[in-house]
Order: sequence, then structure tokens, then C-alpha cells
Amino acid sequence: MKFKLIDIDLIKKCPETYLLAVNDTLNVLAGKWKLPIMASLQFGKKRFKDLEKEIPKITPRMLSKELRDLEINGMVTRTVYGTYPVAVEYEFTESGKSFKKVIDAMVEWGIEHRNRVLK
Amino acid sequence: MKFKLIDIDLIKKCPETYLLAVNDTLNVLAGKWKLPIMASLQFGKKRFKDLEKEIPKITPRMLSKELRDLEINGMVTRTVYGTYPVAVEYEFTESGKSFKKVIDAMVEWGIEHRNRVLK
DNA sequence: TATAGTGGTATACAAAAGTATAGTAACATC
DNA sequence: GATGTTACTATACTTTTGTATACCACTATA
Repeated sequence: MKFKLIDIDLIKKCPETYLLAVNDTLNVLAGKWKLPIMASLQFGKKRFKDLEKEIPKITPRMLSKELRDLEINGMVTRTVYGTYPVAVEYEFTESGKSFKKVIDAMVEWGIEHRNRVLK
Repeated sequence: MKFKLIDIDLIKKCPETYLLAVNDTLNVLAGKWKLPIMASLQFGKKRFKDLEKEIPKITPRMLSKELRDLEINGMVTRTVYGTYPVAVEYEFTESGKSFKKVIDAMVEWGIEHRNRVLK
């Protein structure tokens, strides 16, 4: 615990390691749609059609592809139910859940920035 | 002040406005290089060549283009000094400074995620 | 006079990302 | 048996993004 805190503080003080950590995060989020999907899943597990409806302008091709990427990167789990019609649910893993802090920070900044720009 | 807090809480509870705010942030950060540039500027104002050296693999074309975008979006200021050889400094605006919270959240998550994956 | 450093731009090209549109399989209801 | 629903995939295409390479103007120093 103590080591971890020291570790993070050290990384924050060194431009190179700081940039590395930002890039780690960036790689998981690459593209136009991963963050909107992540934001949508903050509100609980969702099905394919729910996400499609909630995220404006996304095509099923993109949604399918991006969900696959997020699954590969260990951000979401995919559960298939053998009901009629087939139901598939997407839900956060632990990594996905812990990402909430980042998205909340982005939401807060987005609101602030919008206020500043409109003012 | 009180209104603002209520406002943010409301937005966080509504998927649509939440997604909107995420997209506002996303638009300012579009592309591969803006976040690395922002992260690099966390450590104080920098000159063109400094940024070029600090950000691995970026070309001057991309650096120039992305800095211009960030300037247009009110994230950085550009100051030219008529010295020999011409010096140009890039520095955060208030919006840029307030963005530190977001980047720090990303850095922290990046480190955590890396630890989880390597474990 | 040749060279080097700063802060870029120009041109051409390659690769990646995203879009539009259509279609599929499985079933269940009307 | 026609239609609708869910969760996609296939194909072809356009747009955006990024790369490689070369080049410019300025000026101080050797």
C-alpha cells in the first residue's frame, strides 16, 4: 500500500513515466466510440440494442468491433443467454469499474469547459 | 456554487447528458497526440523542440498541427519571442490547467491497470 | 563563408478508422 | 407464411489520420 503510493508519486514527477502511463490508458480507449460505450455502461449492464440506442450515430459494425476490443482489453465481459431472441449482456470487469474515476473526471471537466466557453 | 454542484450531480445521473459531457471532452482530445502533448505540458511551459524531444515518435508536422488545434480549443497559449533563434513557448490556459485532474486520473488508472494485467 | 539551431511548412503517400448499406440465423407471434 | 426482433457480419467505400522526406527563413558563431 505504502509502496504503491510512493510509486504513483514518483511516476507523476517524471515526465517519461507519466507519458507512458497516459499512453497505457490511451491505448485501451483508442477510437471514437470506446469512451461513449464505457460511459454508457457506467449505468449498469446493457444489451447490444440498448447501447445502440443510447449512443447516437453508432453503427452496429462499430459497436460490435469496439465491444470486442474492450473485451480483449479486459474492460467488459460478454454474457450470452440462450433465450429467444438471443440476449447478450455487456458488463464491466473490475478494470472497467475502476475506470469510473477517469470518466467522472472527464465529465466534470467537460461541463466546466463548456461553461467557460459559453460564458 | 451550490447550483453548479447540483448541476453536476444531475448530469451524472442522466445517461444522455453524461454522454454529452464525455463527448465534449473527447472532441478536444481527438487524435493520437493531444493527450501526450497535454501530459508533457503538465510539467511547465515548453518550447517546440522540447516537446518534439519529449514525445516519442511525433513528427514536427503533427506537433505543429496538434498544438494549433489545442490553441484553437483554448487549451494552450502560444508566445513568440523575437530572440535569436526565434523561441516559441507553449503554456496552459486556465482550461488547460484544470485538465490536470483528468490526466492524473488517467495516469493513476494506467498504472493500476498495468499492475492488474502483469499480476 | 560554411555550418548549426529554432520553429516551422509543403508535398506526396500509406494506413487506419469510420460509414453506408445490405444481409443472415434463429425463433416466435400474428 | 409473412413479419418482427436480436445480435450481429460482409462488402465496398470515404474520410481522417499519420508518415516520410525535403525544404525554408532567420541569425549567430567558427
